[in-house]
Amino acid sequence: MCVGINGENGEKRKKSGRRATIKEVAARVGVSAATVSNAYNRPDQLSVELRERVFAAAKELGYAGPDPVARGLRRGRAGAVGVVYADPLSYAFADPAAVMFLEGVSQAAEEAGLGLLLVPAPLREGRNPRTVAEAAVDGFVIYCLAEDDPLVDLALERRVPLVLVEQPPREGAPSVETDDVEGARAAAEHLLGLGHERLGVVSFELGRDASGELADLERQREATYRPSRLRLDGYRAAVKEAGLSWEDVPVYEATENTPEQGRTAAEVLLTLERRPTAILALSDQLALGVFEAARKLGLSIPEDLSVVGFDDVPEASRTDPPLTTVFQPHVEKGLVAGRMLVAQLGGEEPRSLALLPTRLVVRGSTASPASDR
Amino acid sequence: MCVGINGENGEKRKKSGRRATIKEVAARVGVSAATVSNAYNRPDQLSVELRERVFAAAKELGYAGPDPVARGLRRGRAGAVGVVYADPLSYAFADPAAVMFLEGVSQAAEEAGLGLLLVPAPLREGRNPRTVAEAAVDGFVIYCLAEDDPLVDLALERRVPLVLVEQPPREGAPSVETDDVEGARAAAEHLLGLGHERLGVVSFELGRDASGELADLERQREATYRPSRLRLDGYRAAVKEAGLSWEDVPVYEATENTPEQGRTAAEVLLTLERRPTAILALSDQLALGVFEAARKLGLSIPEDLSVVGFDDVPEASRTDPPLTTVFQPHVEKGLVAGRMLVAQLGGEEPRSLALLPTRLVVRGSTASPASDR
DNA sequence: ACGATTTTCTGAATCGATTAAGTAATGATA
DNA sequence: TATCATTACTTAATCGATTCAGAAAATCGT
Repeated sequence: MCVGINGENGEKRKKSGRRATIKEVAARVGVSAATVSNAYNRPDQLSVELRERVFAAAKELGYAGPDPVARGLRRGRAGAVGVVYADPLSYAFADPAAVMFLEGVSQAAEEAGLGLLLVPAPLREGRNPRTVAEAAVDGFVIYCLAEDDPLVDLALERRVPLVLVEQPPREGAPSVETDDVEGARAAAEHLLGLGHERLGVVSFELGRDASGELADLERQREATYRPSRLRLDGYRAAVKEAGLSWEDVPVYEATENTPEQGRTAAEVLLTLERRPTAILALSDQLALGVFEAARKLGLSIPEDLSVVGFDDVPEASRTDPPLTTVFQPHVEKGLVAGRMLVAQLGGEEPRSLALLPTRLVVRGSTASPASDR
Repeated sequence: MCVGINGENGEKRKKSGRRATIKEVAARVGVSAATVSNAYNRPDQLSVELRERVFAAAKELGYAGPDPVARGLRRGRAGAVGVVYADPLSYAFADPAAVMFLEGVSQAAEEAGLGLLLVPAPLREGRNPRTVAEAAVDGFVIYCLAEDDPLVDLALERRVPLVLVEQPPREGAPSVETDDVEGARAAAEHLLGLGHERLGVVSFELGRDASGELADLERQREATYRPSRLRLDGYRAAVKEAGLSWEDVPVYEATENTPEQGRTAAEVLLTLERRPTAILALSDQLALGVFEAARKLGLSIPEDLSVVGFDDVPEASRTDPPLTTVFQPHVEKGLVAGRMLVAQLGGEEPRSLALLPTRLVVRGSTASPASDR
């Protein structure tokens, strides 16, 4: 099964024997270490002939170029940006929206020749709380943490450039936000415009201690996850403008942003005595769960129940019927966040806020309520 | 909009003024640098009282603990593992299967107190080919590269521990593989057992130069993406055992592993004169596209067309009808790969291969062909 | 052919920490 | 009281590179 490599220069190239250093290469060629360094970093500083001898010697010794860590120390840069996200990864990136965001950051990092380090936030007890302090990075993109998460302060304490995503800006740490309020308002207005008067909301976590039950007004107001609060704000504004009472709109707070939780939430909402004719979900992931619940309860979408999501992930256009949802530019958000960080690394004064637009995408999951037709 | 932090110790704590070093802290307290280092790394080496004075001074100076890069150099470890994947991220991680894999690696890294660095493989021209050489990591997990990708050799040249995923083992670089052959065989046998005699296959890339057309036997044999080759091998074995001719089974090679490409592929297969009654997709992502194509062509699943996927991603159980597919333990695969790498970092002799099982999951997207009923 | 450039390479300081080995003080033991 | 451990810290070497200020050699202009 094992396909061996036949040992071109298998001399002393052991399994993973100590790696050669710049000094050894220098000695082999008979030049100074500075020259070897120049061979890699400033080719114009030496003759082509010598440069080639250096590379030849490097190859012989199995030297694969300057050690990134040592170079990082000397240059004063780690060569990577960190993305801090709510651990575990499966929660954080189970949502395609998050993956798209990461794609944007990754692209920005690559543009700048930087690596991308994943830094899980130690949400639970017993996990290493020092990940942020010990990550070898030049700056952080902080993604989707609660506003009161101590990690933000920890990151700030490292005196390293920061970009906050979906959080209010802080001194020296600019933010990238989405126009959640408008997006949510448009979603709710759409439903209200279709004639729905009994709405229900499926929210993901409002705070770090989400419990999986209906959230009262108090709880809604105190939401520390900014997207939750802003989206609820948008819904509420539309409901009030339509002359309806927001107090009558049940808001179920799920414990995670997954279809499973969306389903649980929808099952609760749809068995309320005053059953909603339309459900607003704070994310497409949750909306997918609403579809499942509806199917299970024998409600057809959009005839018996209208559903609006949020995010416009690829799957939203593949559901049956396709999901009406609120688009936001996820990749661009990551790109902007990444570039704002890179700009700071370059010494630029950070602007304080980038606000990205949202847009309602009407598909097949919404229609006028049955009684209207 | 900007919420300022009111300057507790705003003294000389400038925007992101040069960070303090261990020396400055030492000077402030009036001890040696070694003592400060010990305060952080070996608390038993100094009195609690002094340790607290050190931390107090650190706080005053805004010293957030030892610089990870310097520490990494001194300790001879970068403190991170790299995951090399086929760039761009959106391709690599658009598939939930890949995200789950990453989740596993991340978990293994965290167990070992290591960070996780994303290292995009420079597939296209004009991208930095040195990412692998310049990444500050202690080892690599190489995910889903073609067997002939030069990057594997580049990584090997760095003389750091490696784990290959879905690739044949090499000397000193163990592999983690899935039992693709058996999984694929089971999938094909399932269809054949249902009475299907006209099969079609939707494959993702066979080699790095995928073109988006039917792949002849030659092309199939030469496949350098191992999962593609093994899965085709499994299908073929089952077809031959059933006494059918593999040459008659059209294999469409998509250019990427996305639903869009799956749809394109299926449109081609389903308009062939000898139209397949069942389609085997090499991934669930592709299978999703087959669903779309079928819907567009007015074929209903499973009555007019049976579909089997591969991977068993969460969405597979949410499609209508739910997708019959081949399960494989993605998270575990990542976990195993990560742990194998960590074991090597700890000086253990790597075992050469871990083979993970697959399992057919029969859902609603497969049935006997219409003529049989 | 001579000073002025340019090219090519070297010496040595430095980045910010860790750690083995050593010293001084204190306490315990015989 | 002399001896042996401990405790609490310091000294100094080291990790592997980069970079600036020269030095030596080669090239140039006139």
